[in-house]
Amino acid sequence: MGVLERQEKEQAIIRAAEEVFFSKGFYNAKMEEVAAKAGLSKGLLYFYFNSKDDLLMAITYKAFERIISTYQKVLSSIQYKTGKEKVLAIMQAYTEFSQKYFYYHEAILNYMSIVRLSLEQEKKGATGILNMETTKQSPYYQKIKSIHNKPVSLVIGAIKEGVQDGSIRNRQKPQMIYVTLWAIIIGYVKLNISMGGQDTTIYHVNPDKWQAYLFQIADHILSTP
Amino acid sequence: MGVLERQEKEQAIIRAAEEVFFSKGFYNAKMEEVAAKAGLSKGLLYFYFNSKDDLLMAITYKAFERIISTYQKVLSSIQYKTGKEKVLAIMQAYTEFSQKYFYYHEAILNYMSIVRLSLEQEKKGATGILNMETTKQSPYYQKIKSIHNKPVSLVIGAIKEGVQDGSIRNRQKPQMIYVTLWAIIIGYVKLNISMGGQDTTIYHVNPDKWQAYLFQIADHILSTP
Amino acid sequence: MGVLERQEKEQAIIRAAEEVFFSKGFYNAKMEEVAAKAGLSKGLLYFYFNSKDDLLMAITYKAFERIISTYQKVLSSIQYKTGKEKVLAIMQAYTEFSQKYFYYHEAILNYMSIVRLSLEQEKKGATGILNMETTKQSPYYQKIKSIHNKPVSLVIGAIKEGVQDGSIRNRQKPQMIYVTLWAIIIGYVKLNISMGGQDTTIYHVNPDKWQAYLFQIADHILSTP
Amino acid sequence: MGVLERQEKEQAIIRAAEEVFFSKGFYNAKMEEVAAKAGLSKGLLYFYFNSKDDLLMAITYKAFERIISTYQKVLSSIQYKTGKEKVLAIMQAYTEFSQKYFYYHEAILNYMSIVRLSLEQEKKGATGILNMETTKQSPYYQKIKSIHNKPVSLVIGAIKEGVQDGSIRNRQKPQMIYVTLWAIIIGYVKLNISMGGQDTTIYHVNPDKWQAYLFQIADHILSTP
DNA sequence: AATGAATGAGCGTTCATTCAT
DNA sequence: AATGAATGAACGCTCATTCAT
Repeated sequence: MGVLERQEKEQAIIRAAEEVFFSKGFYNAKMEEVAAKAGLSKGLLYFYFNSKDDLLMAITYKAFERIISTYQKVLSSIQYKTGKEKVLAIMQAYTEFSQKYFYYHEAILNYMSIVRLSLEQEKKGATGILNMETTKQSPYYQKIKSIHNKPVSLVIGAIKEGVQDGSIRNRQKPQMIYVTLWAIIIGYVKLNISMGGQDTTIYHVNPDKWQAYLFQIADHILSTP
Repeated sequence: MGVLERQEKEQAIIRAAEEVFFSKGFYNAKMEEVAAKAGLSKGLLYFYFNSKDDLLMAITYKAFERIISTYQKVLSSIQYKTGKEKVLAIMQAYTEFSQKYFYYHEAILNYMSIVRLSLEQEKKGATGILNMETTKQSPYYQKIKSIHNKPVSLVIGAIKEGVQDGSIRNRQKPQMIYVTLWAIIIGYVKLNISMGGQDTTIYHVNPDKWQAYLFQIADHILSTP
Repeated sequence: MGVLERQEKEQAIIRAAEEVFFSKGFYNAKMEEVAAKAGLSKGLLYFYFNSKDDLLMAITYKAFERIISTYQKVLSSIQYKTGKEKVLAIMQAYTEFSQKYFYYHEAILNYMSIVRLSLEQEKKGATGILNMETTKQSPYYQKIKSIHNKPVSLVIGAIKEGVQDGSIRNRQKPQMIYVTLWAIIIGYVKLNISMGGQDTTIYHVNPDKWQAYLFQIADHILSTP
Repeated sequence: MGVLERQEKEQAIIRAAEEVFFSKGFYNAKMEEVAAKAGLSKGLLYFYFNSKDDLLMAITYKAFERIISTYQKVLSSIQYKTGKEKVLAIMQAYTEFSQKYFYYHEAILNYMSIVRLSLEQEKKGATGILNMETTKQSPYYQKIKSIHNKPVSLVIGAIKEGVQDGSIRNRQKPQMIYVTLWAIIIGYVKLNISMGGQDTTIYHVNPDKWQAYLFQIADHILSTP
């Protein structure tokens, strides 16, 4: 069996796991079901992945890869535009991404909780859905570590560019600008999903209009000194 | 046993459950430990609550009660101020609340996911931490339904007041303003927690300054036409 | 449920485990079967015992208790006889004991392997049938530690007595005498069992005559300077 | 592939299995690890051996071969000495052998348990580490049967010789003498191992002195009418 | 009301064995 | 002969829930 075929099977398992984990929740998800959905035996799952946690980390790794590649595509397609436009384009891209692949978004947020938990050794407030011990042993967890700063640094790079080229006149620190914009997106995605996504309009707010409005605010934040 | 004693015991269980559920995560939490922490037997838990899910719903109900009462206190304490000030005060109150009682915040968000899931029968994107079947049978779940719109309507009321009294000059629909401000708060709380709360400053952003900055933005959103 | 009833149930489980563990071998034994044989649910086994290993240690503890009490009974029944007679009586008692309860004998030998393994940290030559980690956590393992020297010291005490009263004229160190006699018994029990116990006479050796002959040798060892 | 190469590979597997089985115990040993240690694929193990049990039987067969050849070498090297000297020399050889290759000793004892179990159909007292069904189907198990009496008959032959030539004056049946001496050796090896082998001196008994003492007893047993 | 012993379905994981190549 | 991916039965253990008292 070639490396390619092997990677394909790995991806098949990951795809099955994505469906199962995020439709039933990680804890309610059963490896048996993942295997069935992937058309493989349960045992084979453990040939490709160390544990259930490892599988979730594999999904998360894929999420990071996707995000990074999306950002890079966006940035290279508007290589000669202003920093502000780049930041807004990335925001736009992430918003679309997280709506299309909501579970990748959740996986990433979950990963952030884990990292934080492992940084502070305290257990207080630990609401993560993973068993830390097993997770830390996951090879995919280790792999993520090497790339998990990339998305942030791409955005912060764009912000700095915007400050340089004058398109961003906000005088807060780039990091401050970053977390502010990110808070808006995260909040939007969470509330939007809680409200039922694009299809329903709870509170009588049209998601598209709302999103447009939020980007208007983001633009204002970036443009105003 | 009097009603009072009974309510006290109920509250003792809920308090114990809060601690356990949110320090270990709902799935890792054990009823045994809740009972021990409450100083009661495991069996008695099931006299007061139908199930583990019911217990979480009881916590969520309490969370809603607290939020509502907090809002009402805030509103009555600044009864004669402008609508904008009321909205900002409520935002401020919620921010403090969610930082102090992070698990109430999480419980409410979790509840929102459940509601959405039960509205749409589709399972896609379901990431809730609860087994839907058991949850729907929870009496507390039913109780929450009767009050879950209250917080929203209090804020929207304040927004409308602000529009009336001229303190809020934003011409978007009150609902739009509401979800926008709420997205910012939710995103802030989530990111802030992911960054390690008040104690650490990942990305070199000071949480207090960041919060102040966000409220500045919120003020601007409300004030600008 | 009283303490007595609880202890009875514990003993019922231990008895069931004895049967299953030693008829199929520890590894082939299934907790399910132990539960069935005890007439209880599988879960209850884990209410009374921490793990499968703990259960084996409980059996071993019982084995030690039995041995010690057997020795004490023997010794008190021949309180005024010579040391040599005491030693021989104990040997006789152990031989009967290990033939009647062969699994107790095996359990004790197994325990000795474990102790040795935990003394030396080296893994070389480790043929024990237990997972060291789990075993060390077993409360019964800890309990055994407090009594595991008792049988040896009772015998060595009797040997010293015999040396004092002149019935034992062997001038080797008491410990040397002890291990020598014990080697004979252990070898006898092992070979006897391997030959099929009392019922068959492989090699055309009658077990009773053989045993008598071995005791004659033991007597000689003790009596001869 | 020639027969030679094939036998070499078989031996490589057996050697690997010896290491793994006896360092981790048969049940904790994994075929995967055996394969890795032998430098072969897991699948190939099953080309050479029917099952894990078969592999253990192969080791046991090798153990018997070694014993027999050791005995024969010893006997031919002292062809013209007395029967007693031959018996003692064999005992000496076995003692050395079992200390050097403890696992061969264990394998042989294990085999004896199996034989006994298969003779009696009763399961009582069965403490073997093997699944009887699979073992009986092992070709190596069948092979052992054809030679398993050889070591015994060699020793008994020497005993008879000693009786003839007058060096052995013990008037017990040769078989009785055989099992007696063997019990001493088996007990010695077992206790010695339980005490931690040659390196430590539990009970303050020096293994070498003890062994010398035991051979003195053996000599006495053989020499005394 | 209260206890805590008892239940049993459920799950992640392991690993000897098989089989397509 | 040889590989190693694939299988699937098996098992120890957990824990929400129930129930006899």
